[in-house]
Amino acid sequence: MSKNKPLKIIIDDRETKLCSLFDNKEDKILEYEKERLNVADIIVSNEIGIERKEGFDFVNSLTDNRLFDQLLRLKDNYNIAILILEGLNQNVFDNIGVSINSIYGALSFISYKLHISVIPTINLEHTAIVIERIAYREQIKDDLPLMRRVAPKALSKKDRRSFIIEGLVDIGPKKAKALIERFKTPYQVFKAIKHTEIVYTRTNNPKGIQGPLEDLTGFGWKFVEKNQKILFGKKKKSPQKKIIN
Amino acid sequence: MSKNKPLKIIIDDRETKLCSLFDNKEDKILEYEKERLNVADIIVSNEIGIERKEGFDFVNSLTDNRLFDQLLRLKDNYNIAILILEGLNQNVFDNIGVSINSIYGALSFISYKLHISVIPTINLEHTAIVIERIAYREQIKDDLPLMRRVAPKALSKKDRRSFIIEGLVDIGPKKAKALIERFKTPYQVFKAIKHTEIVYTRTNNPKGIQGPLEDLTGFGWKFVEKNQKILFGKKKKSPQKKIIN
DNA sequence: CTGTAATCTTTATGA
DNA sequence: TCATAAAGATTACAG
Repeated sequence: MSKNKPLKIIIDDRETKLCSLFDNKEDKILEYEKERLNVADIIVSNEIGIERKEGFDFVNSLTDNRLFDQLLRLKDNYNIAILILEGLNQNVFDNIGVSINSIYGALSFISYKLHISVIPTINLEHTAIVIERIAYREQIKDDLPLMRRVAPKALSKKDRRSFIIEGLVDIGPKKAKALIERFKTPYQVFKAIKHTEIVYTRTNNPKGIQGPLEDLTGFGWKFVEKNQKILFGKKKKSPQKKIIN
Repeated sequence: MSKNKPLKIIIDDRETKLCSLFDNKEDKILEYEKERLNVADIIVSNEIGIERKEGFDFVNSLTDNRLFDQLLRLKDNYNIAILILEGLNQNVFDNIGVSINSIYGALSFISYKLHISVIPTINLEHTAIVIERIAYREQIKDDLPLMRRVAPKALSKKDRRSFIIEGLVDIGPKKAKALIERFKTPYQVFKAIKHTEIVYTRTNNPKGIQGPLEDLTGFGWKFVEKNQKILFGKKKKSPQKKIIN
């Protein structure tokens, strides 16, 4: 069907099993180049980056945050990000410290929310076939050249702003979003925290807050105290400072 | 865990095995409605249509054009089309009249060209879990905008300050540390960035920086420009502002 | 990612 | 008004 022009791909040099499999293949319809890759395991074109994960490794990489780090970077660097999930069988689910819900939750999220193309295979040989089919489609059928590509930065400005704010203590995505929506920029957020004061009862017990943050819900005196200490190095409190009745 | 509001989905009435599985489940966190569906097997929302295919059926439907017909119609009718591929194991590849290449070629095509989200499972129970997870995310957890970074276990105050600073663009641990050492608190760092100005050549090209950051190494006009935009929402530059020769 | 524990804010209640 | 308790929401952490 095809020309005898060989398909060319780049494989990360740590993928030794995959490399030796290609070495031992009879048909030399695919040539690979070993290289230390930072963001993908296999590169098929400048548009397509492939991550290969064995089932067991997929599950384990959920625990540390390796999995999403890798996949998000893959997505940032290639228009088409593909995850080849190899050997997802019963063994993968046995004797592991991760719930089935977590595994399939992650898999669903990756596939239909992150828009990373998941392709399951049952073993390494089949993985090689998938890679070959993709290379064939891209390089012969669609005639795209193989080139390295430079990393475009990926986080949107709004996301990055929330990202900075999440460095604060006792803050997660929810509160971070609320703060940016209200104050627009991180600097304004910090200024708002700076200018918020803790109000005390007559007996010097913390009661609430007063200032820019007071009309937002979810931010109390504990939050203000902790973060003022981190952000500005503020001392505990000036005794008998603000008294309300 | 979550709300006790039950998740609601619609299942095609011909999916008898799936229905009875849900009937027999202990937890009633998911309610389904039987209905004769034309284009999908399971509907989770107006946006999401799911097609469920057992491995053997998947392979067989390659020969006639049933599979692609179904999937294309699924894609036409739902913004998000999901294919749950159930039980793709070795048995599927034995004694069938379709080459492995064809199977994986089709699977790759569906996944990364057709942009249909493929989610593999190993059996019907796991398929049910996937459906449940998707319904859960769509109907309850729908409002999570961005992924969050995880802060290391226990952070000293100084480390936490560096961690906040690392949210800036073009900055890593080393520069973050340098900034904190010099300016002590994140707020002082942000103020320093705010008060640093970019100096331009006669021809209005950025040349360097002037202000609190100028005597630190590793911080140039690119850094200042990018982060002023992120932190304060500053505009590009006022033309003909500062000229040096 | 999920599920559970810990923490914080806010509302309710009684002194 | 203040203090405490209960309820609701969010974050932290482990798996």
